[in-house]
Amino acid sequence: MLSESVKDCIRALIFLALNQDHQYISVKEISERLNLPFHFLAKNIQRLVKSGILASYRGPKGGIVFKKPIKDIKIIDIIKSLDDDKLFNSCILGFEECSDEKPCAIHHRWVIERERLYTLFNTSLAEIVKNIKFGKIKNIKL
Amino acid sequence: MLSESVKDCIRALIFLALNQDHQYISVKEISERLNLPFHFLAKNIQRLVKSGILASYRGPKGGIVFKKPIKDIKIIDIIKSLDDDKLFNSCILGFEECSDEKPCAIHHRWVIERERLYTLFNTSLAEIVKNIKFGKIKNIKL
DNA sequence: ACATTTTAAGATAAAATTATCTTAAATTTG
DNA sequence: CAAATTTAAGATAATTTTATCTTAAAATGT
Repeated sequence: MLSESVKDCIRALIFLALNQDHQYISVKEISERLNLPFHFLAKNIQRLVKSGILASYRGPKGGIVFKKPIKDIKIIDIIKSLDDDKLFNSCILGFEECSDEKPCAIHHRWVIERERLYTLFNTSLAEIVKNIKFGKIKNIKL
Repeated sequence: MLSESVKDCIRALIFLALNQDHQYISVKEISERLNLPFHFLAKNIQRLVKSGILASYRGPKGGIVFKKPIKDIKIIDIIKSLDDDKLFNSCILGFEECSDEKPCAIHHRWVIERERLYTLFNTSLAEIVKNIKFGKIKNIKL
């Protein structure tokens, strides 16, 4: 459902959101702390810089930082930047046009689910951080 | 979410379920009626034969037929035969082990959705056919 | 200026998915 | 038996996704 690129970056940005006290955090550090392949992550992070979610600075002490407050950055934004959000507004059987008026055999049930999925991924990083920091759950995997 | 193979085959088997009056239906006919690529469909149908969902017979008047009553054939069976059902029982962020005890950052919300998706795809062909034939909706795309 | 660190960019490659084609085998019909 | 039809099987190819590597550019600190 989510590509490797998206999964890596969601993990990376949650980590970044949890460590915003430092000024910049290098991709190298993130890749090491989260055990993600450096070159692959770096390439995907670049795309998030281009799409306006992150800013980056080179050189020693350089790294990446959020370009907007994390309450305005949602998981779906990462998905849109790296994959696309077709899944959340198109037919599960692949019909180009599939609607309430001219549905496929499972359209009506699928519409409910795809909207729920969109809602799930419409969560902001701020909400996730809040759940982790102030939620009852411990032992969060990052 | 679903591969092209699975999408084609779901459509093919719904069509087959709606046309069970004929003895056998050829893959050729299905591919033409549903506008699906013949060679690709034929290959995927073969895999459903091997997995025990369909039986096939060669020669003129040959074709395919269900090997069990359609109330016992579920969409998830097609998915399992051609792709796999990992999506419905694994972590959305790709962690090998992710559980209630040691969850990822969105585990608790994802578990609800993946179970709903499983339920959706746990629908039998018989139920789908019933909805199409006796449901209020017309204009079903096949 | 120089060495070091870090992102940027693009080339390259490996793997998985999707798609097509060809030949063989089985069955039916005449 | 011969011709036509249809699935079976496997080779091949195209495309997309995933992953790695190399070189360049920018910034820092000495």
